[in-house]
Amino acid sequence: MEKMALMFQSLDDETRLRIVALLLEKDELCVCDLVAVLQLPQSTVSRQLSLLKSAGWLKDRRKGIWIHYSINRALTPIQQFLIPVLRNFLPVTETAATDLERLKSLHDGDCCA
Amino acid sequence: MEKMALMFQSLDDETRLRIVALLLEKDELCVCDLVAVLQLPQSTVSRQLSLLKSAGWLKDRRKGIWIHYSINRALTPIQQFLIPVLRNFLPVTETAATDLERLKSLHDGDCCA
DNA sequence: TTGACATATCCACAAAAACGGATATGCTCG
DNA sequence: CGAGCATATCCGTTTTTGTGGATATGTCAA
Repeated sequence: MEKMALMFQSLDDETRLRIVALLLEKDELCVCDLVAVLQLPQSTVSRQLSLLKSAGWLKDRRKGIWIHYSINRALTPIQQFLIPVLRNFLPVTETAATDLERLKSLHDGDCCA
Repeated sequence: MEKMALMFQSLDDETRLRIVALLLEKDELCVCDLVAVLQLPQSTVSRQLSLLKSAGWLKDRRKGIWIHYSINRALTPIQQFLIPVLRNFLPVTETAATDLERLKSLHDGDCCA
């Protein structure tokens, strides 16, 4: 039950949901792209990323200078149940639309290959 | 998106999850029963109940001296998606089992009819 | 109306989480 | 090695959330 509470807690933050929403669409993003899209300080983004990672939602992959984050493919059963919820309700929001817009206009003039 | 964050937030607390777990099994419970089962101060239980109610998860019904809480039948779409998750994963926990046990042994010698 | 009871709300305090600038780490290239 | 860049971590501060005793509200029964 505590586990369950922690699971929900990992999703109760606007910034974290914005990150998850982006990664459900874009599949893999480096931190610098996320900082650009979210328009938040790098330390803030980085902290939420590592929180999502340690909650099991994300994994990272170093590629030279950059670290790419993506949705972890080995989710727990609870998380697998939650993914459809996120897929259904996150992209609808205005924030998600704006973020995706920014991501698109970013990706000619990309920071990392 | 903010809405979504608030939805998850309403479920990120152990006490609240215990309440929801009980109401998924028992259908309707008065505050005094919940206090007895959860073994927490009345003010604590009452506060979390009103939080869950204002999040739309619960509704209450006065019956004389007592107020009975139950799962709201008019849940939002997001909540309807989440209910199966809760049904699947809450009852499995040890806490839930113990709570249900306590509820059972309570219900001969019940406080409210 | 008064008293007894169930529940809600208040309030002062404690615990937890987020924030973001500063700094550390780690990689790459020259 | 050393410079420069991307990212992570640290840390002091602020914000948010929870807590539970005390008190207020509301209902019933006498």
